[in-house]
Amino acid sequence: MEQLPAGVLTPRAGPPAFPSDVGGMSPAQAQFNPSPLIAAQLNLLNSSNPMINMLQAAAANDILAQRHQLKNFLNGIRPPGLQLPNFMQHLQFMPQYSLNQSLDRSALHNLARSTSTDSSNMASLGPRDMCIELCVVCGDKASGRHYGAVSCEGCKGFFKRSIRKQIGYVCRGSKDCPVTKFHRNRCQFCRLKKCLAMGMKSESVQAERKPMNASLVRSQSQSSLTHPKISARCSMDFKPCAPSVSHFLHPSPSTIKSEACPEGLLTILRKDDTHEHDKESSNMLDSSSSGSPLSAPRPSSTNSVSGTIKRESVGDDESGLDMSITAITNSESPTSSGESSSTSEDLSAVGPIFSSSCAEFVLPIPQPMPKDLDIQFLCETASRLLFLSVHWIKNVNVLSKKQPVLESTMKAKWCDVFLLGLIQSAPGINLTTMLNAMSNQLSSCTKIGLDSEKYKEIHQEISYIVTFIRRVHNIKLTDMEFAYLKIIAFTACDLPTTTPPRYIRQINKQACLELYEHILSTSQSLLEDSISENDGSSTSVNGAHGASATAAALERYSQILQLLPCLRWFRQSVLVELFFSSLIGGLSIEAVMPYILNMDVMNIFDNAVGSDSLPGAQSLAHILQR
Amino acid sequence: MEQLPAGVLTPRAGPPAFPSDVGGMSPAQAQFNPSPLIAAQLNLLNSSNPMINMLQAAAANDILAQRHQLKNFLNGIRPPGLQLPNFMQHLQFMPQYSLNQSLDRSALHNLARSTSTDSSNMASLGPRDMCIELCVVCGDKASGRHYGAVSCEGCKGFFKRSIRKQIGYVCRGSKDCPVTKFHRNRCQFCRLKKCLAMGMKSESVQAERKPMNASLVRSQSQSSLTHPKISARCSMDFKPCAPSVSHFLHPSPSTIKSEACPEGLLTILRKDDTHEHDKESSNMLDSSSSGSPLSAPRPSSTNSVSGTIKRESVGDDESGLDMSITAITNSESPTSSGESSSTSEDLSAVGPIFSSSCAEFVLPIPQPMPKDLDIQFLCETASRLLFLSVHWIKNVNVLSKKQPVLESTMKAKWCDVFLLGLIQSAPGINLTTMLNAMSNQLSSCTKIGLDSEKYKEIHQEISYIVTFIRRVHNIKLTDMEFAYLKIIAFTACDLPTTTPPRYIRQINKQACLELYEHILSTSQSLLEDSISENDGSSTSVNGAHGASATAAALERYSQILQLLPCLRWFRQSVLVELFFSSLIGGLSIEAVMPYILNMDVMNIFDNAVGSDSLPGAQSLAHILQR
DNA sequence: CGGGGTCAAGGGTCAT
DNA sequence: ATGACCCTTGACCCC
Ligand SMILES: [Zn+2]
Ligand SMILES: [Zn+2]
Ligand SMILES: [Zn+2]
Ligand SMILES: [Zn+2]
Repeated sequence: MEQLPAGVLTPRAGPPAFPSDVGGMSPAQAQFNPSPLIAAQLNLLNSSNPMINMLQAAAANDILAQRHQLKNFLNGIRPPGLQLPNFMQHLQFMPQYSLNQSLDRSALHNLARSTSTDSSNMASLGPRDMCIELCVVCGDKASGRHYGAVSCEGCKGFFKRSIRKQIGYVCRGSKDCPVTKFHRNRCQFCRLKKCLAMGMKSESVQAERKPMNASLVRSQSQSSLTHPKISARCSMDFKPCAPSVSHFLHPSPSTIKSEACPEGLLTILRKDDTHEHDKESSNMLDSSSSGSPLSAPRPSSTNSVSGTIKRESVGDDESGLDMSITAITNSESPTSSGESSSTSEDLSAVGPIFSSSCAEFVLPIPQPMPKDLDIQFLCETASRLLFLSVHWIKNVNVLSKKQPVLESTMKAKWCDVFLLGLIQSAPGINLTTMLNAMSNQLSSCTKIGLDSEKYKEIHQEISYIVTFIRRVHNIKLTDMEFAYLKIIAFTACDLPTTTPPRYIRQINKQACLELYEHILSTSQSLLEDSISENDGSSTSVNGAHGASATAAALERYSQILQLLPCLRWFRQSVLVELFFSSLIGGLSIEAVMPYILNMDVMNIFDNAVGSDSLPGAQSLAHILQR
Repeated sequence: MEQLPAGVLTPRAGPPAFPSDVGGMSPAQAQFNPSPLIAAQLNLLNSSNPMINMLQAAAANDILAQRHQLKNFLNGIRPPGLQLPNFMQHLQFMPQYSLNQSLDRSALHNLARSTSTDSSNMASLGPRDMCIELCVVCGDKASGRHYGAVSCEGCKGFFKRSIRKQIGYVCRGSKDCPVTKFHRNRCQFCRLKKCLAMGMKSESVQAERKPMNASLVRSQSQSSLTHPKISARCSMDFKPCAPSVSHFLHPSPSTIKSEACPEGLLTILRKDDTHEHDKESSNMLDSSSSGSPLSAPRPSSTNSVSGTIKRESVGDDESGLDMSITAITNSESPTSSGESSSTSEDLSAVGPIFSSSCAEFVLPIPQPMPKDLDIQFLCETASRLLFLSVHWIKNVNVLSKKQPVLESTMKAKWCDVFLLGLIQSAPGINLTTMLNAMSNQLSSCTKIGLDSEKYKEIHQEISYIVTFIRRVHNIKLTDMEFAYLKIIAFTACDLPTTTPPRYIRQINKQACLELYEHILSTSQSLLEDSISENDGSSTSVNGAHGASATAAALERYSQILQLLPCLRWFRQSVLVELFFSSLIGGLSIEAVMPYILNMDVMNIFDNAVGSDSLPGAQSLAHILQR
């Protein structure tokens, strides 16, 4: 769809309904008949708004004003003061039912207000008067006509998004929520209803200009699904899958022991999640079942559908590591090459580097989560994150059996994996807020005597982290993508000081390939939905489906891969200073890495749950005492 | 709005001839007939207007067609339950222009379809229909011939703006987006491509008339000149300049030449390249750097055609831009090889970012090349490299016209482009040897009293460079890959301090895609060879041929992209200390970047060739003196 | 007819 | 998701 031809609503064409409208509204005015010539010209030339005024002026026998305005019209100049009163805006376009049913108090209010104002000032309005146009939907300052109604930027954007996304909103009230500048965001349903009532036309909303190769489409829909869903998935799946979780975290006899506990560990999370999940699902049900007049032609959005499917599929293959690999191998698109070496058993030779179940990365957040800045909490969380990250890597099947390589690589690369885990977990712990607060506090500490240089370094590091969080967040990585990115970062050859061995580089290549294929397979399924969607034209680009899918996948892949350089912003020493100084004291992470690798992380976490103890620091302290 | 159909609904809908109902607001005025003059002035009578056709159908008693149309209106526009308000009765007198203008495109489309489908209508509608010319670009209603092609107002305006602004568009698809009335706004690149393909002539686009606009002013100020003459010349010369539209659509050598000075640059390169270029296509990188660059300068040959012009332009004023453009347009001299083919082929074959000839990057190495460590030589070479790199980027067509963006990005990213150029040129200047020697010397200097900290930094930086050189050369990048890598690095969002604008990010995506495609197309031809490749390990890709080619390409692509993090090893400040302290003294590269961007690099190089002077340092010193 | 320009109302962006 | 902000389109108007 493209821009409508100059229509009734465009300034250049008079509103056809105008005469009758006016007549209907005010008998007194209806009596007045402009001279045919003027009327014709007006209809043709002017904008609808001034015309009303002009006629009003004419009604008042203000010949002078008529001339003046006509001249302005012919010159194409519109005096600022000559604006259509708000009520006229919708009156002339609104069908009857709108008048009867949809005019709420505020609209009436506007009507009353603007009527009095305009009629009284009309004659003398010549100079630029206040009378800024107001949004007929919410009463905010209007920025012009949009989609057929004088409206503000907010309502314009809201209407556009609503129509584009074809999403059905739901009202929690009685569908009569006030829509004002201050309340407009409280109920989307009622806002959209009012938009339509006030004459906004969905036909005027065009299709997207930048089709975006579906990658954006994908990432958007995906992420909106993924974020809430991840947590939901965790909580839902946890019970049946408890073994597998502990398994992937630490495949050892102690698994059984922790089987009961991880649940406890994650109970914390589950509470929030179940909560969220319930809300979410009810929301979705409502929207899809509502069938309100507002719900667009396609009430059940593709989102909800694919979302459900996704959840199910993920939930199913949680029965265990091996099982899930098999499942994945079966369900996923054939992964190429993967000639991963020797040990047939744990490498699941055919399979990808890891299954989607392994992609999960859930940090047991220390409880209670503080409202304010709490450095203790931050360090504890970071420590847990480090342990979790190390073990997550350790349990990637292609790496788990290569102890020596694993250890040396880990010593060099723990930082990258930790950082990515930190970014991934950032939303759950309000990391940005916390870091900003910390930065502020540091800033005050520096006056007390903290080494200024060190302060600056840390401050910078914090701001880098925040920036990195924002950048990654913009891309909206899924858990799978995070997982692959971690592997790729871990195996990348991007440090000046160490060159990874061939085996690691091999895994890097493999991970790259798999990431790309994962993206491709994910995007393809979503592509079909998003195509044909908008854009009713049948001439659609049918030839390039595959090509565009490939291009979209490659684009996203490239985008993700280009996050890697950001990891090089950070310096290990400063990160240690920031997060781990209390954990390891004067030692280096490299030095304690072997111990961390040997830790039974899940067990430690388990034991700490519900207590005030700090498993991270404590356990390490314990280790170091040995 | 919704009430409009009423006019059509009733059989009374006016006859096609200009109706009396213009005055028909009141029966009393129905007698008024607007003068034909007015009607004409108001452009009422537009035979191409579909609404007229509809009315004509009505006049022809084509009840069927009317019904179809009505149905479409009702379905599309009016809410289901809506009744016609009482006042609708007035609408039947609505002037036809209102009616037709209220039609939206889809209605028109339906209209056209339904009428044409009706076989019985062919007779009545055919003749008039055929009179309507359609836009050869998008198929919309044409408004006449514009810039050499029958086209609509939209394509006319679009083409004009595109030529005027000389903005490089980027296609997110496969450069084959459909350009129709409904899709035309989805891809500017393909729309402009089609405009050109359908014969629109950029020469026909005149210069801006009204205000001496910012863009022109900008390009002038760029030239650091105040001659009043310029403006006249600019506008005059704009025409000849325009032809190089291909410019932003795709990389033609003329594009490069159209820039102020660089064509000289390429002239030099080209001379050598003519033979090497062929080789390059067969994948040889080293050859170019081995012997020829030394003899590269070729001052004599340079002077031949464009050299003279260029010099003139520089000495005189910056309008040399125009001169050189003219010259280029006329002269097909040395470029020949790349240029000729570019005309049509490259458009589809090669990516739009640049052609292979543009990828070339040959540093004029200061002569004589010292055998031993010569810091003077190193700094001079680095300076030249910096200038060359900046200008190389500047002349990438999609960037060349985005001056403000270019400058700000360059300030942030010069380092990356410089480093990649350094790596690329390393073999030609024995960089590794030289750097090692330098490191050693520094090591001894430190005993004499050089700041130990600074020494360590520089020493580290040097070792990083050496490492980076080794890593890159292990991958054996071709010139083309280097070129793409530079663009990608330049446009990457990988600095914590600056976020590139969207246009730059867009180019980044495009460059990634093109790099991949380039690799893919190259590797496919070399598939047999590529399997044995580097690693020796049997990474054998044992899928179908296409799949394995894809996988191989993706692998190499990933490998190349993962070089980017290495750029983050380096700190600008240290690099400046190492290479440019003598060049800019206490200034920052950021500060002098505008000057570098405005420099006539090739001229400087030319003048310096064969002399002992140090063009880099000298010219900059000169600039700084101003 | 075919250059030019204008600007309302589309579009998109990106910090929040 | 929102909305302040800026860019682009194209119908209409000059000459
Ligand atoms: Zn509003
Ligand atoms: Zn509500
Ligand atoms: Zn067109
Ligand atoms: Zn395109």
